[in-house]
Amino acid sequence: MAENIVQRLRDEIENGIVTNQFAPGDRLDEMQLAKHFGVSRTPIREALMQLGAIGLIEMRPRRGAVVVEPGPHRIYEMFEVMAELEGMAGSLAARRHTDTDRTELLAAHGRCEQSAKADDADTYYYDNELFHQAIYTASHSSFLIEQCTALHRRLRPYRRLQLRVRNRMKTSFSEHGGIVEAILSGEAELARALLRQHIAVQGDRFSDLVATLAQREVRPG
Amino acid sequence: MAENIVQRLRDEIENGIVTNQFAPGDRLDEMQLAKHFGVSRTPIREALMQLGAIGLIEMRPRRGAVVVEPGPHRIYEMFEVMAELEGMAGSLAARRHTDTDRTELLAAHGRCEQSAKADDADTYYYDNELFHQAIYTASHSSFLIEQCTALHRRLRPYRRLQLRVRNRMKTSFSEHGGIVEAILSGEAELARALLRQHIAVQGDRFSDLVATLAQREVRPG
DNA sequence: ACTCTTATTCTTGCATACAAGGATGTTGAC
DNA sequence: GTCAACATCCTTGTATGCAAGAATAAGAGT
Repeated sequence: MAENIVQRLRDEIENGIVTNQFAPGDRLDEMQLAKHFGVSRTPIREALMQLGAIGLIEMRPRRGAVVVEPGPHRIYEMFEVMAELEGMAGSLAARRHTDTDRTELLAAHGRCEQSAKADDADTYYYDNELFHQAIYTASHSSFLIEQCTALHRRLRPYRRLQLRVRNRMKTSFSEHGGIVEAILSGEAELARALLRQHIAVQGDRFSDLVATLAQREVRPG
Repeated sequence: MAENIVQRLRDEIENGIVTNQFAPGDRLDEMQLAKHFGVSRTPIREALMQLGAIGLIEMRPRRGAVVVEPGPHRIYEMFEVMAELEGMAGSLAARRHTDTDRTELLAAHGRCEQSAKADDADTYYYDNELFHQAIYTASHSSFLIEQCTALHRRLRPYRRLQLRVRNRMKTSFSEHGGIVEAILSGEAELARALLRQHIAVQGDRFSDLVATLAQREVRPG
């Protein structure tokens, strides 16, 4: 209970950032956070240090910590790398997946189908995360799983935006179908290519994203 | 100058880990480090938190921080991911490199040639790092550069070991030649494949690595 | 003699205190 | 009226202190 307070703080603040509760550019006041969480500044600082090391916040010397504002180009770069890592995970999953992985992947795919049919964007968003997590797991590379999970998490806010674009949800789900087939039939390179394309934010899709981001600039808060 | 002490501490400790001054499994005593660096425990702890977030050390609750011991399989996984990222960097470099990048890459390649010819493993080790850094830079993806640099750094100790294997240095340099050619002639996929293979620790090479690691187990300290 | 239990010590976890460097507001001069 | 300089305040950076849990050592019982 009085255990890893700093761990809890890190997760809470990270979550706040990822859910846009702390928007990019916001300053994270140590005393304010300390008061909010009912702890002293010390564990807050330690949590912030961790977030800074991961790259979620920027710690300007003597001037406090701010949530990083990646900028469209940088977000694009992050999606590029994510695409590559996901492709790798898919490739490995195609070669290494077990029966359990197969069951889990199909289950996750099934859940995506339901939320896609119900046109429930929020549920689909969540199920989609589980789907990708299932692929990571099936890669059986613990390090790759960690890397993918971390980056996936960092890209959360932008993926969420993307789902609002046109009928991205239906497109996304239909792409999932091909990916599942490729993985389960062991076609590593096909799985890689499909996943890479699935993630890659390029061409018109990227334009949409930038447009959406630009809109968000003029937010009330 | 007396600025970010914690930043300096982080770098110093990280360097100590990467250079095996702090060996895997070693416990990092806060008071000991504090005394050694002439500071209090607070900045030490904050530095350790950062290293923990990166994954270089493990912070066991109430039981102190220890340098992580990756284990051969995990090291293999890390090399796998590194290979993929390097391949991606090479591919992007082939498509995006500027004249400056070209000059830098050739210069780094030239330095590697000299140290390889001189059979100077230590210098080659350093020049090799610059060579790969030149490729990252030529990819013109700041995020990818950061990811590659971080992982490259984490794999330092093991790459160093690898260089001692057989005539790895000569082989490494000859592979560099093909990579340079592929990048400068814009053959993205060839560059990717060559770099991936260059990094990948597989088959006999991996056996060599494990053997070398096993030897290191019985170290004097 | 060996093991289990208990007490002591040592280290970590968190809070508080103090110093120092930016941010800000006010006042004065042009 | 505006800009600049100075003083004040506010936040961060670091040290220290105290409490609590884990490692360790000592003692008793089998």
